[in-house]
Amino acid sequence: MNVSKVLTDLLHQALDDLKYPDTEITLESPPDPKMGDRSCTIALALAKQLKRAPRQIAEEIRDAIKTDGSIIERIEIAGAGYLNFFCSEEVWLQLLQSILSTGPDYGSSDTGKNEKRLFEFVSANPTGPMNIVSARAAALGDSMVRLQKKVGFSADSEFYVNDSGKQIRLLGESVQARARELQGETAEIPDGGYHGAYIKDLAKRALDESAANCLEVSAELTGRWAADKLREGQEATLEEYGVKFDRWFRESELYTDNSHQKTLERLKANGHIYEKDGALFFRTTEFGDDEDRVVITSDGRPTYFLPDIAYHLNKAERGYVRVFDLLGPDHHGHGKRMQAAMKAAGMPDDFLEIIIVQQVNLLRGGEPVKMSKRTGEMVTMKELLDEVGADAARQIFLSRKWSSHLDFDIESAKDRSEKSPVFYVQYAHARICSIFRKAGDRGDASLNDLEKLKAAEERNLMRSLSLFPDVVESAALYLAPHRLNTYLGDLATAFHHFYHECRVISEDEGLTRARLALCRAVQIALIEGLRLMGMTAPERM
RNA sequence: GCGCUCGUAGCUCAAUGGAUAGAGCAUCGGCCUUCUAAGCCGAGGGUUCCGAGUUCGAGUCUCGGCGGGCGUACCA
Repeated sequence: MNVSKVLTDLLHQALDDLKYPDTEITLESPPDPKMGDRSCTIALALAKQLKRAPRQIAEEIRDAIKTDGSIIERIEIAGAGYLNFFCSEEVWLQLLQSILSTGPDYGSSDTGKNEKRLFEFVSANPTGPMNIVSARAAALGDSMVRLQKKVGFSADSEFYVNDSGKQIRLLGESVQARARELQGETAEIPDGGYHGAYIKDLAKRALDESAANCLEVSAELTGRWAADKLREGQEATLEEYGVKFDRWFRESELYTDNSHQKTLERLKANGHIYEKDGALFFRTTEFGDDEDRVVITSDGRPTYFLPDIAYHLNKAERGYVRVFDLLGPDHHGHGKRMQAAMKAAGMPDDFLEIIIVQQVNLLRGGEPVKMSKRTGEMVTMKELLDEVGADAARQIFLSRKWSSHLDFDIESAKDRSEKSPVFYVQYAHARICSIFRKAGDRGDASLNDLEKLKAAEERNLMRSLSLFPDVVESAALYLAPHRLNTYLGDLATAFHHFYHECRVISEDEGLTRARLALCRAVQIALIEGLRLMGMTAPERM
């Protein structure tokens, strides 16, 4: 059952009866529960079109709504013309029944109509360990995909592996240089090469696994080998974090079937390519870029841009209707150019959406964290997860919208005292589990005595539960997992109030069963909400 | 210089163009013999950076400033 949908349907019917234009209706949760269970601003929106006073319109809509009192107890008109709905007892009972019977599917919908969508995120270069920005992007992208699926999109996740080009050769040269050093020779890391201590580890492995062979093959080959090892490490770290990509798409795949050449031909045919100083330029300025960009260098090599365009067109060929790229703030120029490229290739305007995930400031006890000597990174994603745990990291990353800069304090992420809000939602779940353990045989949550749930805390809890589908829907459609996080905090607060005021296990058998049913419903919403954030729901804490 | 982005309580952050701008932390004061105190209750704390504009209504949209961050490669 979806309370908002029931009310929206009634509103549409009323608008139709009144011969008002059938505008989109969205319901809100009023700022104060005293104002009702849902509110609607449709009268305010219609006032301009109809050239009439909003309160008058609101009154007509109220009178036109058909209800025998089984759903709506009453409708109030407030303020400038808000329609405030107060639900009947009957609705709450139905709601609890439906949550218990649908279980984890509560909040699911078919809004997405199975539209194919692809989310590309992390896509860290396979030339070193991932950092904290990747951790943020991984948490966000993964949760977005989970939410998309929840509301009926056919959504996939993908990691693009830049396993070709100059950087791979440099990686190979760096590893070979360290390998030579290990064998007692003197060697230098090339200009622009990689200096982290992990290069030495790779050199050791290369020598162990292939004897001195790695020094005889080309730097490219060694680079590719090293990139593959690093990529495996990235995959392992991400899996530890609970993020499993549907596909790892290698840039090199594009070269084997000449996709980049075909893409170049396509752009040429559309007249967007010209030659200058021996290089091929893509006229991105026609699409709002500051200057035209090179796609083939004067010595004949494609820049990263061309295969990346080919990659995005490949996404379309695989049937994706909309694709989303999560990029770091240092790549926002790239996102713009890619959108220009998609336009030039004739893709619809809304095909590619760029999401710029803002940077993370890593702190420890309020002080900025210094550079790690070992890896050349601030702190690697793996080190971060090992220290604070996946659940805490995800909770923090999903507590803010992606467009805001984020301070991540390692100490407060680990804090388990009342000072830290990190484990607040999980704690509510653990408490529910504890109640069920205590209840033992009496744990058969029953629907027969639901009408006994009359306390304000109980009503508030049911009202909060009824908002779950609304929040899931908006978090999915607005690509805003942090809304789910905020909501789960509110739901947990409502539960903690209830827990404090209403003793679940008592002498009153009927009331006990009813309250156990309410606990079960909250548990279902908490588990599903945490799952959508990629977090676990521990039974004990 | 140009482009993108952010600016909300002392701090970290919320708030579909809607009602009295909300949480946590910090500060101050209460609650453990009871299903987990990782919890609950209460108090104080605001010119939403500044200035115009659009609107019935602006923290939110537009323009102009100011301040922070990030870009501005024949790197990826």
